[in-house]
Amino acid sequence: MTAAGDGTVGKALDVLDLVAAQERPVRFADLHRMSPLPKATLYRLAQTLVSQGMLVQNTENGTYSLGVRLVRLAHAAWRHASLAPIARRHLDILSQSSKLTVHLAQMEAGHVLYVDKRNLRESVQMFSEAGKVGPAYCTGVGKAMLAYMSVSQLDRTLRLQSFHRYTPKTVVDEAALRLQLERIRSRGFARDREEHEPGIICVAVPIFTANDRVLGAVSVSGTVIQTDFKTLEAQVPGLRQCADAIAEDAMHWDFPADHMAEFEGRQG
Amino acid sequence: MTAAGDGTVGKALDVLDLVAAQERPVRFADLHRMSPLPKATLYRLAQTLVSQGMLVQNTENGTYSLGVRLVRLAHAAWRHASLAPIARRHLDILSQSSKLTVHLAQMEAGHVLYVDKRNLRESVQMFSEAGKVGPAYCTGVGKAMLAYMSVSQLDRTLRLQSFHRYTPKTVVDEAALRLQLERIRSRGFARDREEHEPGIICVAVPIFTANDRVLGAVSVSGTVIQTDFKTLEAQVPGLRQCADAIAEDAMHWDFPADHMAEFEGRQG
DNA sequence: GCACGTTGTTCCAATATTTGAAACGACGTT
DNA sequence: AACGTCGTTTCAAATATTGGAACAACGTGC
Repeated sequence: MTAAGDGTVGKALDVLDLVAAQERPVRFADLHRMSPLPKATLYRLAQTLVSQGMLVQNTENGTYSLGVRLVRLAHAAWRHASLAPIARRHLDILSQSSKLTVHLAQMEAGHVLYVDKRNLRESVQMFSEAGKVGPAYCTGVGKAMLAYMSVSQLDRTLRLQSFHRYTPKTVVDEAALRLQLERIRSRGFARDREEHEPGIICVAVPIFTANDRVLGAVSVSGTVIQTDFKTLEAQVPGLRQCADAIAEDAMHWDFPADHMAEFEGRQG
Repeated sequence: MTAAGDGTVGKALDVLDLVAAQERPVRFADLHRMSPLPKATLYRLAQTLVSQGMLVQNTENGTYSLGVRLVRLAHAAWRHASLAPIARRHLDILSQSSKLTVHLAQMEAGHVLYVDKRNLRESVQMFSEAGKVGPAYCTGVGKAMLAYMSVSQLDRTLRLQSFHRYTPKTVVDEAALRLQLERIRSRGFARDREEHEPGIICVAVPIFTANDRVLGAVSVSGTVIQTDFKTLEAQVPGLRQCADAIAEDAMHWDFPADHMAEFEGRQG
């Protein structure tokens, strides 16, 4: 599941991921049970990470959690490598014109990474929303990105999926998914018919680079009682305009880090 | 400046910090110039980090930026190790009752790390605010935390400061600072008289753990044309109440990671 | 067109570091 | 007192990191 790590740092980062995956602080024994690494190795790695501020260790019970140093790094990462800073303006516009919940997402290690969100009703929830990950195969933004990947990229990404039936409507069959992607391509946008969360539907479009690679995706979503696909799809032109505006800004931006490169580099 | 790193991972994380410190994507040669590491070592480290998704490399010009994997990790870090999730409710209350800008901060490697913010006027700015770092010796939240540290903690933290005169009113003398801290202790709250940003004043109080260690700090701030210290200090009881409420919740919370431990562990 | 400085990348043997089975002391439980 | 669990440390063998130096690939100026 976790990619074979290069060298010591790879293992160290795997440990970080392991801690991150946990919902609560973990004891050493728990880590040991989950990690393939031998006890002593794991122990020294954890110690190093604590000493580096990437993990924090509770002084009384010795449990590990992620360290706040990561928050500082992520602040920079968010500015450097995410579309969020350049997309901000455009998301605001889309949010106000559509009166719907707007999501901005990118692809990260086969998963959908939400980097920004707009919701007119509730006040924005900072990190609690940005940084969240979701499945690629059953979300609007995920499918929008998958649909426009190159064949090799798509294959590699699909290999990373572990299909899980979130709702009765979740598509857990790769062949069926590929069929969906084709329809998305011909249609120009992706739908999520309560495939990830019951009662939540959404419509999403991809964002492209100058050379037609997928950078990310934008979506508008709502609950089935508040809205329907007729309403959502009426927003597709607005979505497209928003995505294009982001793409345009991303071009003239000086930081057009190739967001797929990061993903390509990793060995599945 | 950057702590001597333990082993390979320490060096790798230093590279991350180096990239994070830069405002824009860096070329390899730039990194090489800034890092003490030899060319080949640095090169392999950077490659590893890219392969791990911690850095992204622009495919056309080869420049490095921080990778979005960090954003995902930070999301978890923010939930695990920051006060933000448990403080949210209380910050909202303080923000609405005071009608002022509210900051929540913690100490990280000798610097102030802002983990949340409230501002009634502008909509919240997600990562662009949370994750920001600032100096400890000339901000309200920073001084509030410094004032209530243990002697050894304080010494260690002060050693990490690189005093810089941000404004004409910035105190850049350690002795003077220590005097200020004493006054803060007797007063119970800290002031920032335009010491960090011209025109910005603030009042801050520390947040304590059950055993009287400093967890973080809360502040209310404003511009000198909008507000004055009389107004700000009228909010001190509200601030205190907010801080205590956060501390109370942090106790009953299951994640009371010792946020100073992370800092203590690091060798200056 | 040639020489030059720069940049990113690769080699390779010496070296230092990671490695991991095993042992250890400290608790808490039965 | 015997046992399981937990976190921590030891030590020689194995391996990965190290970094000086050479390398191709540009781009620049002369």
